[in-house]
Amino acid sequence: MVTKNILFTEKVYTVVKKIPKGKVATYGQIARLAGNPRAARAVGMCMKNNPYAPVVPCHRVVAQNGVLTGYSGKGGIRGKQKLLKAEGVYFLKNNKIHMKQSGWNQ
DNA sequence: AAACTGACTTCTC
DNA sequence: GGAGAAGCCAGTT
Repeated sequence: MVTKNILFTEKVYTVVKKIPKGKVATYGQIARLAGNPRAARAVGMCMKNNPYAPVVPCHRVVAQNGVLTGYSGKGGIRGKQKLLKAEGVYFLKNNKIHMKQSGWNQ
C-alpha cells in the first residue's frame, strides 16, 4: 500500500538526520530525497517550525550555492557556521561552504 | 476553502 | 559574476 503514512515534513526530517557529520546538504537535495525535487522552499519552512529541533541537524542544511540561510536558532547564521566548522566543514573566505568538498555526496 | 508566507531554485539581463 | 524577477511546494492563518 502506498499510503502516505508520514508527512512530507517527516520525510525531510528523516533525510536531514541521515546527513553525515562534517557534510552539508542543500534544500534542493533534501527535497529531492524527500520525493519532490522542487520542494526546497517547503523544506525550509519545515525547518523553521522545526518541531524536532534537537533531532534534526538543520545546521547541516544550506542553500545550493553554499550560503547559510535562515537558521532561527541561537547565534543565527553565525552560530550555524560555527557549528559546521566545528564538524569539519570547510568554509571559503566568502563565508560560503566548499560544496565540492563538504557537500553531501548523495 | 482561499490566500499568504517563507531557512529555495533557476532563468534572464 | 552579480542583480532582479518568476516559479514551485507545503504549511499556517
